[in-house]
Amino acid sequence: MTTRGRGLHGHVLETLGPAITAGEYPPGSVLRTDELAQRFEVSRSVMREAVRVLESMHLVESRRRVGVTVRPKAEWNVYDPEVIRWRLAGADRPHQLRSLTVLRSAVEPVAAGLAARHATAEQCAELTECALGMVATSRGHQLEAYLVHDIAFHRVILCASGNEMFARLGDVVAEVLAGRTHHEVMFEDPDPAAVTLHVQVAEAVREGDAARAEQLTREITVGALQELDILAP
Amino acid sequence: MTTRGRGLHGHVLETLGPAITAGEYPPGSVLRTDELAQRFEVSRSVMREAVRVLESMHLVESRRRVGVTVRPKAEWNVYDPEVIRWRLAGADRPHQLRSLTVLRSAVEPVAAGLAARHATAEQCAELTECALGMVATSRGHQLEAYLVHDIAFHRVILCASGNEMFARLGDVVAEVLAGRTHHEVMFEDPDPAAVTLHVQVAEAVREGDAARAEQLTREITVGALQELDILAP
DNA sequence: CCGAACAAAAAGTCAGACTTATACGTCACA
DNA sequence: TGTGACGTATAAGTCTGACTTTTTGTTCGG
Repeated sequence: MTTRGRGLHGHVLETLGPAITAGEYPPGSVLRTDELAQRFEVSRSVMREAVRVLESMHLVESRRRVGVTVRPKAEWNVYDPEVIRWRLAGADRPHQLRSLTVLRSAVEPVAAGLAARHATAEQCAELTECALGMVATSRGHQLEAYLVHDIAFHRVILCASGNEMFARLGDVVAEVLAGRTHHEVMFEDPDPAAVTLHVQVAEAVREGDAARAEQLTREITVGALQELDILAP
Repeated sequence: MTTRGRGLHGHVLETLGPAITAGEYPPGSVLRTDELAQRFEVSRSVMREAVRVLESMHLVESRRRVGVTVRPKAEWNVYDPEVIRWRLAGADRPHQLRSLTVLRSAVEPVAAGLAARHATAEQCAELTECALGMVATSRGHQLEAYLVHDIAFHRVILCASGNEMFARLGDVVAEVLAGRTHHEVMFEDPDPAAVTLHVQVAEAVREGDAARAEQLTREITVGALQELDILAP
């Protein structure tokens, strides 16, 4: 089904984007607009719009007389949510998941520290609610319900940090957490220690204890990293 | 002059993008493709390509029967290099610079720690070279030359971390450092303590001392944050 | 062996006609 | 007066075909 309602060019993107990010067309590969238009059975105008979008993501480069060439992975806009989604849906999902988890481990502790300074009363309340929700669903194979609260918790932290760059990572973190629950191991209930840490982070933020919030969040992310190391040491 | 060689739609973007990110069109504003095409004296096809790109950056949303509506700031793809460039060139440059510096303070220490583990011999050599270059140009109003080495240094650290998400922040850090030198205060020579820290980070990475590399880099970024706090407490 | 002119290829641009979805106003009916 | 169905105007979406421009690679003359 994917994302529909974005017109024909959206449909083309949903096919071409994942194909490119999956490495189906190695860097340097040359595509031709007319040929692609034929393949996808769309007009050249529609195809051109799709190529423009891929170009803005730095996935390809369009040059006269040569065609649309695929750029090397190192130049891709890897922070583009679409690109992240495509890569997570593709073959190097594990690799992408690791990269994002490392990013989390860098960003979230600092975000938590800032949240302790800037969080509004409402945000503190939300945070506590999320933490309690996590506790309530942490046992008895309620993984989906737990995940919802977990995602909400981290989203609130990132938003409450007051930094727009951090706030926009909410979707990324959500993807990582969802990915861990759905596709990686996670047969059993969440680690009780992790649940406790979340509760304590909520406390620290509420009390405005930045250093403690940061340290506790660091422990959470260390745990997330360790999970990955167990999977692929 | 800007970025030329990207065709007409690129020219449109260079005008519309900065206008939108500068808040010239408040969220919810409605633009019409035909009207814009007339204003920029381009065909509708070209205008549509530009709109598609803005749409992929989540700056606008195009809906039938309504037009092209500007999305709220909170939904923008603030990690898109173009968006960052536009915002840095605009009115809320100070705000953007703060956000990015905070991001740096979260990412760079972790990146340095990883670099200490993963850096190749060649990367270590580059790092040392950069640090020496910084020392050599740290006195006598050679700000531009110093900046070049400073940027190169941080770029190597981010790349050597081995994390693609970190590596892609090289351009962002370059912008921040360049912005600080060019538009903010920086009449006098760089802080000698900061220069020393860079040399020590290079050492720590070379020796594979992750904890020390991380800690020293943290001190560098704390310094960068303090600079901003002095400017706007 | 090298440089300049030339030809071909592919993207880029434009104009116009047509299609489609949908917000909004209208009107009948409860 | 409120509510729902219906019709219409609007702006985006799509397609097509012709034309322009840039660039690569080849060929020819020095």
